[in-house]
Parts: sequence; C-alpha cells; structure tokens
Amino acid sequence: MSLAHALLTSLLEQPSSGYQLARRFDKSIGHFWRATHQQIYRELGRMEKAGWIRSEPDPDAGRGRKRSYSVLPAGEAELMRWAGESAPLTELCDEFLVRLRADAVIGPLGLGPELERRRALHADKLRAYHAIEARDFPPGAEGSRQRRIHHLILKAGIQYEAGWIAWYDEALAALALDGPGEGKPQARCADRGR
Amino acid sequence: MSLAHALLTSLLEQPSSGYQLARRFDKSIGHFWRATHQQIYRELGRMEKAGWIRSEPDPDAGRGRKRSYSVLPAGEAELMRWAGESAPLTELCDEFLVRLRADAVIGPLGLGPELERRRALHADKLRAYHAIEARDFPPGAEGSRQRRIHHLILKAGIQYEAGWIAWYDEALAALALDGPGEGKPQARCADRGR
DNA sequence: TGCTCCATGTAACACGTTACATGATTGC
DNA sequence: GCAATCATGTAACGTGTTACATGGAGCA
Repeated sequence: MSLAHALLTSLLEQPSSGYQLARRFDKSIGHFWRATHQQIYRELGRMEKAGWIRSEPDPDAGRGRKRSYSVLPAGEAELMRWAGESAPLTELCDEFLVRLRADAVIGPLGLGPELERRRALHADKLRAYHAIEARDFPPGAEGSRQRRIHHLILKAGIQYEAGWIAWYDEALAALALDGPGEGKPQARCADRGR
Repeated sequence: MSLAHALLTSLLEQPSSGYQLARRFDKSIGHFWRATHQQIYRELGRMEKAGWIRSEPDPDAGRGRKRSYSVLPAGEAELMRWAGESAPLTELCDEFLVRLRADAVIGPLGLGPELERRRALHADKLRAYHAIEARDFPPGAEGSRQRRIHHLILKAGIQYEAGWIAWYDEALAALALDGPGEGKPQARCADRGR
C-alpha cells in the first residue's frame, strides 16, 4: 500500500484533484511509479475515509464536479511513519528475459527485431531524462537538499535506462553470432518438428 | 499471464512437479521472475485445463501424491507464439524512491541507515551472481547458443545490481552533505510542527 | 449540433500475497 | 513417537488492469 504514500507526497507538494494527480503522475513520480486514474480515485476515497486527506468540493472555478484534495496532519504523520519503514528490494522482473530463455530452449525465434525495438525505447527514455536533467539541474548549481534529492531520483532513472541500453548492446552482439538465419523463425520451428 | 510461459520454459528444460518448480524458481528463472507455490499450482491447473501440459500421477517412486508435469505440443506452440510477441518495457518502479521523495518534502527522516542496508543487500546479490558466473561461465569457453543466452540473462542481473550499487553510493554521498544531524529524524519532525 | 477534452466514477477481472490446512515421508 | 521436510491444496485479501458509463465545458 504505497500508492497511498506516493499520493500523500504528491499532495503535500501541491493540493490537487484526482485527475490532476493522474496527469502529474505521468511526470515526476510517474517515472518510477505508475498509477491509472481508477487506482488513484479508489485510493483517494480510502485515504479520505482514513482521515489522511480531506477534499473541498470546488476550490477555484464552478466548472464540473472537480474536487481538490489536501493532506491532513494525520496523513503527514502516516507518511512520516511509513517513510521510516524498511522495505524489501525491488527485484529485477522482466518479461523479456523469460522470452529470451524460451528462445534458448526452443531454438532461435528471431528476437532480434524486438531486441532492437526495446533498445530504441530505452534510448528514447534516456534522452528524455537527460533533457529534464539539463533543464532542471544545470551543472554548477548546488541547490537545496530537496533539489539534490530530486536530482538523485532522476539519476536513478538515468542509471536504469543506461544500464539496459548497455545490456541490449551486449545481447545484440552475442546473438549476432548466430548469423543472418536468426531472422527466420519458421524454418527453425519446422526443424524441431514434434 | 506470462508466469504460464515461464513455467512452460522451465518444464521444457525439465519436467517436474509443482513443488520442484517452486524450488527451482528460487534459482535460474527465479532471479528475475518470482512466484510462490500457490501461484504455481494455480497456474499449472489452468495450463493443464488448456491442454498445454499434462501430468502423470506418480512417475518414479510411490511416495506421496507427487505429480510430474510435462509440456504438450500445444504448450510448446503457445510458448513459441508468445515469445514472438512484443511486450512493453518493464518500467523502473521502486518503493524506496517514493520514500526518498517524501523525505525531500517533509524534512530529513534519517534514511541513511536504510540506504546503507539496501546497498549491502544489492552487494550480496551481486556477489552471488558473480559466483554463479565464475562457476558456470568460465572465461575463455565459448559455449553453445543456449549457454550464451543463459550467460546474457545472468549479466542482466549483474548489470542491474551493479547499477543500483553505483546509485546508492551516489545517494549516500549526496545525502552526507546534510551532516550528522541526518540521523535524528525526531528533532527535525518537531521542527516542522503542524 | 457534434467533437474533443476535462473529470469522476462502477464493475469485473487478473495477478500476487498471506494464512492456513492436510497428509506423506524421512531421520532422530 | 516426534519433528522436519516434502508436496499439494483452499480461502481471503490487496493491488493493478481493462472496459464501460456519465456528464460538464469549450469549440467548430
């Protein structure tokens, strides 16, 4: 149940509506913690029931049924309590590695293009992170503790993407040893028969 | 639903009972895909109903009610079909980064010890992976395509752990700038009042 | 009028986790 | 006999995903 705590953090930074939170999650926290709007609404409901947050029916304009949520002292206390807890490591868990292993067992399946595609996607993300870094954390500026932490979090993303890119390069090189036949899975499948 | 496919791969490598699969998942595939025995039994039931695998009631000895599962042609076909699919990237999703961000918002919470603890855990895993690498993939040996792929998968784990270790070192250095007061969360909490 | 975006929600389902239950075999 | 381990399962729950529904606001 740490989506609740991610939301608390986000609401402390700035009180918002559920919709805004969902959109904001696409940036900042969303880089390392995904949530759909349904999850967020469900969680906001629970948090309000628990007394961690409260909602005002309509803060600025009279349009729609927009609600703005803000954190109550109990919510801040809960966040503080939770942040001090120790949590298990997030383990590496990647579906593509299962596919690779399957490929090892039942002959070459022509994963080359998918490998390239994934490498390109990681490269896109890395570029995006670097752009954010250049804009928000220019070299030379020291920054407050808060900014240093935000920078650290961004660096985790950079490190993660760069690591995958390096690995995909290695994988492409290692699988290229199979030669051009790697692109024709059907032939190999027929070979195995069964 | 890719636990099913991980199990198919594992069963193709060697037909086993559910219990053996659960244990085997602690090694090999388990390094990047976790599953409890309950999940595995549930999934094996579904897969048998789908005609992907079959079970023999008692293969070797007459002990217990052990069942041995093996992959049927339909299961192999399904695995091949699935392996060729393209899947979205696994995104970075780490609870601790949420805690860090919370720490940035509501003052220093003394995350230093937890940071050290997590770095040490990653270092343990890295050491374990390196030991496996030294044992199973000695330098100089070329190996078959299958072995190269297994090595690649292991390298993904190594890369992942090494990346986190580097990041934690950076995080420890960046947060050490706060000085020794970082170890006393209570004082800072009181400061904020509210 | 119809289209798109803003904003909130329900319902059903898939997946993973935790707790608990059961019985068989092995070793002291 | 008793404990530990092997081996399989049920039940309940928490979280995440997908599909669908609703209605207001702004604009062509």
